[in-house]
Amino acid sequence: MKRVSLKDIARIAGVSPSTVSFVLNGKAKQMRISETLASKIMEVAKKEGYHPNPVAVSLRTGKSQILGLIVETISGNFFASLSRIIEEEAARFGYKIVYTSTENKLQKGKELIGMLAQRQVDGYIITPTPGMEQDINELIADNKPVVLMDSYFPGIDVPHVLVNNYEGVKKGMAHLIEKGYRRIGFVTVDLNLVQMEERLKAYNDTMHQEGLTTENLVLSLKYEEDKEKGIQQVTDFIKNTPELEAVFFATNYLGLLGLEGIHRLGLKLPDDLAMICFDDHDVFRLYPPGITCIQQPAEEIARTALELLMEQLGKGNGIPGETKIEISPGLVVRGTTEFVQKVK
Amino acid sequence: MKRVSLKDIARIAGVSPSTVSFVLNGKAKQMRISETLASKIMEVAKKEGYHPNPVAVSLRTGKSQILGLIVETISGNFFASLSRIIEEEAARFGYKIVYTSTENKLQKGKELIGMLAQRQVDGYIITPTPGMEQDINELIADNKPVVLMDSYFPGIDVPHVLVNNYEGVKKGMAHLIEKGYRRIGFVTVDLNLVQMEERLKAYNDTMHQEGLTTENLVLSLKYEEDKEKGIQQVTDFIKNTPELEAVFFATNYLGLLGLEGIHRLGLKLPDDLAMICFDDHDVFRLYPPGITCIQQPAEEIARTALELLMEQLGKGNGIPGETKIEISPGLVVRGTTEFVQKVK
DNA sequence: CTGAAAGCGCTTACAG
DNA sequence: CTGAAAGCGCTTACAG
Repeated sequence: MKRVSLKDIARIAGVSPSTVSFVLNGKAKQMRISETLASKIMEVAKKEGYHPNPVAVSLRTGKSQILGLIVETISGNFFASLSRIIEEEAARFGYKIVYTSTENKLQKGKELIGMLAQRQVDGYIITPTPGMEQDINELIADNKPVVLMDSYFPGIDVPHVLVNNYEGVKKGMAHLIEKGYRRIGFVTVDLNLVQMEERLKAYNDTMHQEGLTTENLVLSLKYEEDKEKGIQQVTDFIKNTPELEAVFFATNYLGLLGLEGIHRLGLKLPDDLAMICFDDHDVFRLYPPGITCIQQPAEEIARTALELLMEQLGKGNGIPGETKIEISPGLVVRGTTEFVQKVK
Repeated sequence: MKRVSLKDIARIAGVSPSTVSFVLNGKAKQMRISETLASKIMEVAKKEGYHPNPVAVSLRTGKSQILGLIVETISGNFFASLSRIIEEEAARFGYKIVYTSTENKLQKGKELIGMLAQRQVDGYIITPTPGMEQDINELIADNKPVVLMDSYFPGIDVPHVLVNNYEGVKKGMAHLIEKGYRRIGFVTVDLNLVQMEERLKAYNDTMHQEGLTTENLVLSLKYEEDKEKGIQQVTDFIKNTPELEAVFFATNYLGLLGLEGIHRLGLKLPDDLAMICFDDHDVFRLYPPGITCIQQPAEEIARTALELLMEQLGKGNGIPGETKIEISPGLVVRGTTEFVQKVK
């Protein structure tokens, strides 16, 4: 059961290790090795079931053929989709993925980057959280290939791909307005990230354009707060906001908290309250009708992020110079029932 | 930005690389290196920010300090919980985890094991699917540490940990019976695995003990079938089974299909139909009342699996000889409403 | 108590 | 066209 090494193949084929290495790495003609010899070596390698030891290759070349992926949480469906696509696409370029997640801990990002650096990953795809600016700057200073996903830092010039957040919330708001909703609340999180700002701005802009007030209609939760506390705050918000007709949740996680709160209050969707949520989570498909989602095109985001990274790794085939890519979100109305016009 | 190597530390500290290596690996006194020298070396290493290159260590020692985890699907919540715990626990022993999933493809397991072998993982935690017997046998023949989780192969003598499936279904059935349900359907999947057999057996046993018929009450779906088709079959089953009062779904995934079907039929839980499901999925917490779950203690399973593996890696501290561990499941009734006694 | 040396399995200039 | 040799960064017998 001993692994066969390159040396073994060389011995069996009766040539030197270098020759085997050249052949197996497709440098046969470049090194002007005869076709006969080359194919003989290939054959021996195949017959012996030879696979190069990636650890040795990595040590020697300094390349690991591994990409580091840092997401917020592995368990979320949006990130699971992203991961799956990225893994698939990366495989086509001969790269593996190492997953890590910050698990909503603001401070954990730093360690993770360090950990991946130690593991000698060849590039990074990162969903940034506040506080990571420093580390990302270091990676760039170090000439490491980096792509940001889902968000970015305005001050840092690094390729990034994300959904068009402003457009997404605009779409959702337009939908609510069209259905006749006026008293629309907005639940967000106190995360200092561009995408959250964009979403809130789109909400405010819409409300103001429609001549509606936003006073006392915006709830901002703490990011690292525990779940139960979040549910409580959302519940109170819904209960204590007079005449509330609809709530826009700025992230999927907030939507989950909101839904739980709505259940606890015994409210019926969408008759008592309409609900709309950014970040489609696959489970929304299972919820009762009356929920609308702004769907992030996970596949496209993932694919694009990987392309941007491959570009930096010299394996790309286009998108030169581009550094910011925004993708249009979709709007999904769950179930057959559309929002019900409120009649008070 | 160049990484410092062990050699650099040796040069700076004015000693040989071997000495540095011994000190940093805690073999200072074993090698009878003076405390003064040792602490001086430690200091230099810290000051220079030295971290050993894991790739080099791995090549030299043949150990990677990486464990391979093969689950069915990374996106599922049950597996996400497992992964998280395993990662945490493994870290305490100095191990990293590489995740892979079969994504419900029966045949993919083989490739994955091969892939992990190439990456030189030091041990395996595997959620087995049919067809993996061969590969698992090879690992054992190869003396690789292996632990199975969530299921096992009766013929193969390898440590495994799983929930007590029979007990779980028994509990759930007892609950239904107690609430007055009699016409209880069972939806399972045609997977040739012990845990599915145990679950079905518990259902059958209960029904027979209660003097109830199971005729036409069991639906078995194909494992690799697509989602939509599964939903259709469950929907038909519910529609075409006269007087059906409750349905027991043997896995979480089946439960999701069932719930979707129930929505489509416009049925109300639990008034029209009661639903109970094995494998707690966190999202059930968000469903309307009337659903009951047999909850797999993911934490305990994960922790135990890792302990069993550490045992094999010589880092354990107990559980000697034990090879099969069954953990009792919990029963969770969602919401305030219990099952409603049927009155026809 | 400490150092010189071999070797893990590869790749790649360099020399023929 | 092909081989001998160095070296990636470590660990560990072995010799002092």
